[in-house]
Amino acid sequence: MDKKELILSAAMKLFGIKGFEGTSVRDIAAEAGVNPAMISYYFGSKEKLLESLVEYKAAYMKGVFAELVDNKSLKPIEKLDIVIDRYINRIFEGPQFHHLLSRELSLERRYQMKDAIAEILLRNISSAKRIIQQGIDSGEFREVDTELTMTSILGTITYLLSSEIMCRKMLQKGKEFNPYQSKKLRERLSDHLKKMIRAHLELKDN
Amino acid sequence: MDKKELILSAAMKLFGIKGFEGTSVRDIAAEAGVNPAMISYYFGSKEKLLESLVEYKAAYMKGVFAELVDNKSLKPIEKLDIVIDRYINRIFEGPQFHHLLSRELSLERRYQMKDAIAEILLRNISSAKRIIQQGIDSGEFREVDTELTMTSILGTITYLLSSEIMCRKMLQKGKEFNPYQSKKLRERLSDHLKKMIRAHLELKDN
DNA sequence: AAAAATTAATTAAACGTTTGTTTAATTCAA
DNA sequence: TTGAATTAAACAAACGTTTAATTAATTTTT
Repeated sequence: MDKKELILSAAMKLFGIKGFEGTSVRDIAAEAGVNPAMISYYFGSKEKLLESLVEYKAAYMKGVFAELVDNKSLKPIEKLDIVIDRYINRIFEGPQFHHLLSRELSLERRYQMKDAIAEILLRNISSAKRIIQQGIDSGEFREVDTELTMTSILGTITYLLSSEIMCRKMLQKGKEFNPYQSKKLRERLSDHLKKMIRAHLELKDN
Repeated sequence: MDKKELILSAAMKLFGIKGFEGTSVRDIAAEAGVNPAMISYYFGSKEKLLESLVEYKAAYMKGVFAELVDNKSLKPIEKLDIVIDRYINRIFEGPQFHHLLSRELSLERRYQMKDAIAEILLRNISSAKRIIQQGIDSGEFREVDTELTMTSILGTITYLLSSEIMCRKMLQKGKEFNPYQSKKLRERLSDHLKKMIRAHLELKDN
C-alpha cells in the first residue's frame, strides 16, 4: 500500500472515531507511519484530505441500488428487502465512514462538502424511493409517504448503530457486547425492519 | 440573565452548530459578550463547561414520560401518539442540543460524559418501551421487538432532522425551506410515524 | 450610617502548548 | 543528472488556561 493510501486509511479511522477537528495531522501521520509534512505534500491541506477521503470512499457507493430498480423478476417488496439488507451490511462493515458523514452533515461548516455528502447519500436513497413508488403504482403497496418511509428505514439503522454505548443500553446488553460484530443483531435488525415495512406498506386485504 | 447563563447559552449554540472541538473558548466568550477568562473562572475548564451544559439541560428532560406510563384512562396506542408528538416537538424546538448529544455519543472520547448522556436519553426511552409492552401484554399490540420499535420512532425523527441540507434534499425542497420552522413538516412527520406505528403494532384482525 | 475591610467579579496580558503548514536540506528512484 | 519523495526543523497563529492587577459588591467594624 502506498503512502497516499496509508494516510487515507489512517485519516478514515481517526476522523471516524475522534472527529475532524479532534484529529491532528500529527495524529494521522503517526497512525499512518509517515512524516506529518507528507499530508500537505500529497493532499495540500488537512481539509483537502477530508475532501479526498470522501471522494475516495464515495466511489464504492456509486449506484448500488440503480440496477435493482429496473429488475423485472423481483417484486417491489423483495427489492426493498434487498435494500434493507445491503444498507445494514454496509454500515455494519464500516461504521466509521458513516459516522464521519453524519457528523459532518450535522455541523454548520464546510457547506460545499456537506452538499457533496448529501448528494452521495441521496443517490441511493432516490433509487429506493422509486422502488416504493413502483409498489404504489402497481397497487401492491398502500399510498404511503415515500420520503418518510425511506427516512424510517435509514433512521432505524443509523440510530441503532450511532454509538456503541447507546446501542448496548438500548438493548440492555453488557459491556462485552459488540454491536458491530454481532451477527445476531444484524439479523434482528433486518427482521424487525422487514416486518415493520411490510405492515406499513402492504394492503390490509392481502 | 447573569454571566454564567450567558456563557451556557452561548456554548449551547456554538457547540451545537460547530461542535465541541470546533468551538474555541474565545468564540464562546465573544458570543456571550464576556471575557474569555470568565469561562475558566466559572466552570474550571472548557470540558467542564460542556459537562455543566449537559447537566443543566438534562434537568428539563427529567422523566417527561414517566407519568404517562401509569395513566389508566389512555389506551397504549394513544400514549404512543403522545410520546411521538412530544419527541417531535422537543427536537423541533431545540435541535442544537440534540445534535450536540448525538455527536458526542458518536465520538470515541469523553466516555464518562457519553455514559451520562446515554442515561439521560434512556430514561425517557425506557418509559416509552414500557408503554409498548403494556399494549402487548393487554393483547392490543402484536408481539413486536419493543426495543427496535422504539429505535424506529426515534431514528425516523433524528435522521430527518439531523441536518437541514439532507432534509431539504430528501424532501426535494428548495433553499428557502427551513425544516425546523415548518409546521407542515411537523404534522407530516407526526402523521407518518403514527400511521406506520399503528400498522406495525395493531393486530391484523382489528 | 459611614468607613474600613474583605470577598467576589472582571479585565488585559501573558503563559506554555499545540495547531496546520512551510522551508530547506537530503535521500531516493528513474 | 534530474525530479520526486522524504525528512527534521522552524513558522506563525490559535489554542486553553493562568496570572496579577483592578473594579465592584458585600460584609464587618466603628
